[in-house]
Amino acid sequence: MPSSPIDPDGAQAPPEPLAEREGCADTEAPEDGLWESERVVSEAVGRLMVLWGFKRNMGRVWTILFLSDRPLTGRQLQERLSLSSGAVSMTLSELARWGVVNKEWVPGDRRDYHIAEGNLWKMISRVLRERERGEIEGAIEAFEDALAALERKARRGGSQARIELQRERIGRLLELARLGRSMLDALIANARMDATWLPRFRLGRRG
Amino acid sequence: MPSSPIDPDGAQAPPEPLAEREGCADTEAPEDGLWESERVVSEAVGRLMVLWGFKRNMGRVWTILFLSDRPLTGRQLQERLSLSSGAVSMTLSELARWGVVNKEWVPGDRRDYHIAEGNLWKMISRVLRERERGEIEGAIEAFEDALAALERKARRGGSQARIELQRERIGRLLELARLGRSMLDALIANARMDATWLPRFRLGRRG
DNA sequence: CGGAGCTTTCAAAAATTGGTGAAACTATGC
DNA sequence: GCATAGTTTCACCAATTTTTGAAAGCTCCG
Repeated sequence: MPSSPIDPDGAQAPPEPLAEREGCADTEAPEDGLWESERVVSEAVGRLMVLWGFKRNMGRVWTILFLSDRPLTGRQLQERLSLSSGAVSMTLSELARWGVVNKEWVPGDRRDYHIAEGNLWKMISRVLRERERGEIEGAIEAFEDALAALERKARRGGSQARIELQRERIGRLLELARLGRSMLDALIANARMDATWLPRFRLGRRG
Repeated sequence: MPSSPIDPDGAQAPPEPLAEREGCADTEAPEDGLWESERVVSEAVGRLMVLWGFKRNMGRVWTILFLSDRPLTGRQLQERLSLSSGAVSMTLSELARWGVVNKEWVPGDRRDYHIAEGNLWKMISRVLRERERGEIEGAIEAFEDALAALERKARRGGSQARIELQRERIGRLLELARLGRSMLDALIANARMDATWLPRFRLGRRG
């Protein structure tokens, strides 16, 4: 019966039901219980996450879950990544807030099992929508406000040359921000429409 | 003769050659010598720069220069943004390393005058090319390395199920990263080709 | 030259961010 | 209930990043 995703008795090295045990011949870096492939990918994803403004550990934890063939407990993540219990807990709840990691509820087991969201486009479009999109929206509003402030100043008098220059340049920033917004929206719409999507990407001139 | 970009005698409030003095009727926030429009835009750009992994002050300084109708000295930036002299100097040299601010050399004036790069696409494509592009390239290589490590492990024996799962999932990450790379390349190519470019943006399915 | 006026450098301070681990808390099993 | 295994919270600590300001360095003028 598939009552439990893993065999609950072997906390440290749970026996695998169908295959031989995992640790039999680790090519390299067996010291922390991570495969070389897991180590390399989790570091790369961690760096990408930092580039995106998230914490490195969010990327690392997500990757370990994504590359695991079974749900993992907080304890297991803690060991594999050499993190404190607090860090694992906080990282997991942040990941959960972004919807990229989910808990699996196993009756009769007090541990929480965690699973990575496997749909990459779903994850990405969600981040784009909630984070990038909001940020660019805020910038657009700021630029619009600035243009309004400029008109107020123009009415009250001031350097016409400077006002005209700012009008033009803030206008360009606004135009650029709106372009960015529509690019994001296009990405998000496509990602939502078809998650397995491997697109051909094109840019064309206006008209 | 256009020997000097501004009248060098009025350090604090240089007289404008063609228009009336700027400070005559500031609508709001005259305390730091910034117009409301400048304050709002520089904050917004500063936030966007943080999102992109740069320092807030880089965005603020660039914006003030971008919205100025004449080159500015370090001193003037220092006053307008209430920064220390060191901060201004370091921020300007960072901006210069990215090629988004240039110095104007005025013989017979010991001050440096600074001008913002006004070509937004040039700036953006440069950042995409040098920063994002490199980062994603590194990730692609890491994923490829991880797949190779996985094959080594497969030959030496190990959980076939886990190896197969990782092969598939790392493969998906790799595919996604390659897609991101081609999107970046498309953006960069278009931005280079035509800097005033206001594109229509499209995504289409493969095939 | 030597002084005036700016800019740059850099060590130290301040601020921010991230991580730790023990205590508090929660959900089972007995 | 109560003990137990696991999770979350949080005050504190460590590492990193940012900012400061004073000293050193330039450049031009007289």
